[in-house]
Amino acid sequence: MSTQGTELAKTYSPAEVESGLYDWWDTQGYFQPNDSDLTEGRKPFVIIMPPPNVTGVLHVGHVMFVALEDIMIRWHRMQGDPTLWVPGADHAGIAGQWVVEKLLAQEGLTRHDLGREKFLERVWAYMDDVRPQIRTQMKLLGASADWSRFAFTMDPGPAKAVRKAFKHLYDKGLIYRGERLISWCPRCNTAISDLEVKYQDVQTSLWHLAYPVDGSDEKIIVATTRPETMLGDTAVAVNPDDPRYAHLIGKQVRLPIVDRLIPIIPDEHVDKEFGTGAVKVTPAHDPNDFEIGKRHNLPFITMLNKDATINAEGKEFEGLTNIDGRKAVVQRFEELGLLVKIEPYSHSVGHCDRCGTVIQPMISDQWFVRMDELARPAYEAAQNGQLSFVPERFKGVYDNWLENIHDWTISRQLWWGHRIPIWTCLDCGHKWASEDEVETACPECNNTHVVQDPDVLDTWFSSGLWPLSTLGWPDDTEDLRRFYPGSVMETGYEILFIWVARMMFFGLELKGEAPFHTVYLHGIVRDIEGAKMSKTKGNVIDPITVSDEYGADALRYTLVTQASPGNDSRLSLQKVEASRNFANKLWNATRFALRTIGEHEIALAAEGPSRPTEGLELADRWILSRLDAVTASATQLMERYLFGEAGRQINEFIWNELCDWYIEASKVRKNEGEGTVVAQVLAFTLERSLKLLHPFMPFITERLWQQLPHSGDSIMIAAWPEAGARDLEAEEVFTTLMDLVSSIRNVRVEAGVEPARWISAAVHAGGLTEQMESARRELGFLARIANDQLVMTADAPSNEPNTLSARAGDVTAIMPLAGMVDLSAERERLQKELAEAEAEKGRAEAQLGNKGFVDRAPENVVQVQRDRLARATEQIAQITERLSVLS
RNA sequence: GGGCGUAUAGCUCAGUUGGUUAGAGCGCACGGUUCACAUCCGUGAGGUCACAGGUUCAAGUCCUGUUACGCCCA
Repeated sequence: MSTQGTELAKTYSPAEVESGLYDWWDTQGYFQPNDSDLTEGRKPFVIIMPPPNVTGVLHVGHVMFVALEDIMIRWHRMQGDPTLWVPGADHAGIAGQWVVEKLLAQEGLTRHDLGREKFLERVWAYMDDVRPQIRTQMKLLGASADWSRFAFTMDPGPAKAVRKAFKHLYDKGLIYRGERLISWCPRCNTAISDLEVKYQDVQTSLWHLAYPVDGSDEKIIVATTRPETMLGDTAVAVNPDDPRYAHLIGKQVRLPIVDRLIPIIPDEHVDKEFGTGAVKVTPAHDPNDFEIGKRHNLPFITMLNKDATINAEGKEFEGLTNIDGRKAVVQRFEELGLLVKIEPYSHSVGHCDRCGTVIQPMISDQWFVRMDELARPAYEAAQNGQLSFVPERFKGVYDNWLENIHDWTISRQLWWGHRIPIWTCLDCGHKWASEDEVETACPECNNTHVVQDPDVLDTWFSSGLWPLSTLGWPDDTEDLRRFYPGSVMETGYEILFIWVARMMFFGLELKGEAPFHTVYLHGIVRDIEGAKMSKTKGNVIDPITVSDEYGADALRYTLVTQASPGNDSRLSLQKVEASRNFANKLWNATRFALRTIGEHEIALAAEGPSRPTEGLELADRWILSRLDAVTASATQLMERYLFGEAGRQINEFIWNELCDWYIEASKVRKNEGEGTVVAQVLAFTLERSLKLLHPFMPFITERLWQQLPHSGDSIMIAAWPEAGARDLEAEEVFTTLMDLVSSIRNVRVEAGVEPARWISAAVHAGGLTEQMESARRELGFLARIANDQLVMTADAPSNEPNTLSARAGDVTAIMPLAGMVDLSAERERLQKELAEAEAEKGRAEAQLGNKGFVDRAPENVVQVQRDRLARATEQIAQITERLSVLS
């Protein structure tokens, strides 16, 4: 890496700035935890990266997590903590299998044509092919993760962790197999967990069907959104308190089409208000009906095949899809004169999170994890402060979910994934869980006729083990000893339950310790209209295209500063452009600094340019104090995970203080050949500023830092700045100077003075005269007052008629603008100022006249009001006097 | 049905122990060829902090309720 010397290009080009740095950092070993820091006994800072789906393309959600996690990681690294960020990839069971199945389909093949073994070879080949993309993408974004520890959920280590955890839970009775009503995706052809079902409101109908009561002419009318399921009805339920149906309880109806006699039963969970107050009960295809069926010992009749077609229970409708079956059933009811009415209806229907297909509740034999025992310690950890949330409100969401938790369906009828490590002996029937990948003999009877469960585990089972398995668990590795538990889990709030909670379960159960102490949750990045980005909507902002044009620095900075923790945000190219402009500003400020430094010798200390202490003028003292202020503030904000606010403050400091005022003011001395102090102040301030900004914009800050005088090899491993003591006096005086300059500029614009024209002015600075005098050249330069026509005096303003006035605090500038002065405009402005000052005085008087305020407010707050009152009173006097002269 | 969130300038959003006159970016208006930057500079306009009560010396900020929109869970 070149250090210093070469002139920066005139225009900032993100692509040029960002290329090449990442690999250099990586080969320097900066992404790995520093061993000497570790041996010092410092507490490591560890983040386990949410593993991107191995099949996926980079989207802005990834940029969001990379930006936030990289900020934390880089910041801690700069603070000298041993820092580890473990990257990885997730095998994405359903999606992974589906991608390869689609590829096979292009060859006219299905996975069954290949057979399990060959199919898995194809999947592995595909995964090996796409997996390296993750590093390529993370590299583009500047993610300073330790690639030497990259982990894939299907690697031998994590796979072993899965078997170990499974066996542990199985032997403890926390994993069981059972027939339950589960969520079935007919497209993916597998069971999924409740959390993988997404509910969407669907416009549909409510069909009212009449069921004839057996042995009577009466009919009982039921309302349903899924008429086809009547083929599996085994009861009609009514509320026991419903007088309309009391006489029918205990009777039977003859189910049309299938001609089955089913009872009319009372169940207090039936809502009298819904539909007709009578509901059909299909225990094998509806969660509520399933419960009713259990309570009343009803038969469970499955009337759908796994692909959602109607099975033999559907008699004449066998083989129809459930949609066609619905039409056919409705038509038959109409023919039978039993269709009472159809009303429009909207309700929420479960869809597969992966493929969007409507979920069918089905009774099926699956593996489950018993949750009660695992959830309790996870809940406890949030109560006793072992685990905290950013933002805090998510603790409530987490608690609420754990309080109402259901068992977790973990088996999937797929081939791609971790095969369930349950073995069965075909001879003696013994069934056991194994940590070994392959079992050859039954531990009970030694027979070799043993078979493994054909199903695989939910991908989230292995993801839940991620904080453990990435560090080598179940082996007692050095990484596990040094880096477990980790520090922060940063991820999107939408996977709080499906992932974060499960990591808590496993960490506490298997290691006895929560895997992290803080959960930081970010929101969803939406388009500027607030819609979720999706390929079908065509509103996707592609991070690669955006980075190419505006830079990854700008994209990262935009995402972090435009969003607050836990809230969704809206992204637009306009916002990224604004961040790019900020980078450009920084680029040019550095160009200016380099030019100013020129041949000046910059004093260097171990941590960079030394802090200048000799020969400081007002502007120098001011910018150094402001740097101290922003350093302290940014550090505090970052400690509290308020990265967005920290980033904004750093930006504001660099742009609105360093560039707009200090650099402008410094031109006076630079142009007069007195640049030594200025050069040191600029070198020091800018170098520190780059460090503050580095976690947010890693590329440009590294590139510019290398050009500036610095100590050390990379800004990545430079020390995070420490704030010195503020110089409040300098801040106050320079603030007055800036206000005065703004006020003069305003007056000039209003009076129509040509911007380039040098004017004369008398500055009546009262008690600040000496200090203002020390900055007279800067004041003159910034306000465009000719130096030889700038009079600085402690006297009260002389109120000559043909002049304009500008005011800041106790300082007044009087500008004789012969021939240009529009007195009526000046009077008007003074009247406005007077009104403002009087309002100000009124407010202060009102406060101080309030006995409650004076007695009860803290003394310093009261003093502020007294000062306001005094200042306003003085201003009123001055303005009034001036007005009297002008009139 | 239960829970959570959001509501601040034309737009997108900051504003976290309650304390001067509520801020930014973009957009808008006017002006600018000052050798770091037009990816820029200067100046300005623009707000009933959703609504109604309450607590407090003091409320955008705390409490209660209402409305609108969004999300999660059932």
